[in-house]
Amino acid sequence: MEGFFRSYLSLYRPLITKLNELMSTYQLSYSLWQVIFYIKNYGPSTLVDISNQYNVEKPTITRRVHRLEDLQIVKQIPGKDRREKIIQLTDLGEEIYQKCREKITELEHNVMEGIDKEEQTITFQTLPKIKENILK
Amino acid sequence: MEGFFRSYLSLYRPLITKLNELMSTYQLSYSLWQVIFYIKNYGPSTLVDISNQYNVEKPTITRRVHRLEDLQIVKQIPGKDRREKIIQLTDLGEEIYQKCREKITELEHNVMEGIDKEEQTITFQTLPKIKENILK
DNA sequence: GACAACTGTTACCTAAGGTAACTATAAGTT
DNA sequence: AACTTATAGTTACCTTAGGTAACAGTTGTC
Repeated sequence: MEGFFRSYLSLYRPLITKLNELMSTYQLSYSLWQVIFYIKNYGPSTLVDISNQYNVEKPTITRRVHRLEDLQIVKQIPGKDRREKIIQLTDLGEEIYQKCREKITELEHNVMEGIDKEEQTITFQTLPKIKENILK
Repeated sequence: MEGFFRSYLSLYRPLITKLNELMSTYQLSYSLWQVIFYIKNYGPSTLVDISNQYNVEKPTITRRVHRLEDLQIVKQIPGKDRREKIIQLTDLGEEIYQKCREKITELEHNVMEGIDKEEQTITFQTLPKIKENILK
């Protein structure tokens, strides 16, 4: 499938720009959103959990979490293991999650305008398969 | 299509990392490849042509072109309009284009392993439609 | 000829992430 | 118990990639 990477990558910048604009209301970016999303959907987590999920190094997540603490969106509580810090959403974090979730879902809906439901589903399912092929 | 952005974006880092590794042999990255690809496929071009194509600002392309000049992959010739500089591939640039093209095409083939031809095509065609929806 | 528009550059800034080295704690080994 | 290895998180420093504003030089228009 020659040209596939071009097709894939030319969407990236417009999309990430749009998402970052969308979340700038809350001083968030998509990279910060990933952390919020993770602890909302997988429960309070450690920094290592999160860095494994997104294939990024620990210092990257340390930084993201610190920014989210400054914004009072997450807080850290000690785990049983005294090395660990469990990261969880604050009440404000929960609120912001809901608001961003709505905005993102709305955009997810809008960008699919005029595209066959079947094609949407296939694209949605095919991308993770490609990811698996790259990572293995 | 809730969750689509997650599906899309989680492929990005593995892919771009792989591509950059692939091209590191020639001290290239995907962002530099985009310039090479453009002038190979659209002919010798100005900086403005290229920046329009990829939705990035002019200084970004100035930088990319300067790096490519250092690598002796492109050269600039004056256009009729004395403001313009026409950027074109050198002989070395042509060679490197061919080699990278082969490597990229091979990877494009490999990442599709086990994925239905029909699904590949639909994904390939759907992504640009989404891009159009975002940009309009 | 004056003013606007366009091409490309420079200087400065931000976002995002990586690597290496480190501290503190926990787990495994002898 | 003592020693060694592994793990969680942090810090300092570096790289990549891109944006904005301001500018010089050139061209087009009124």
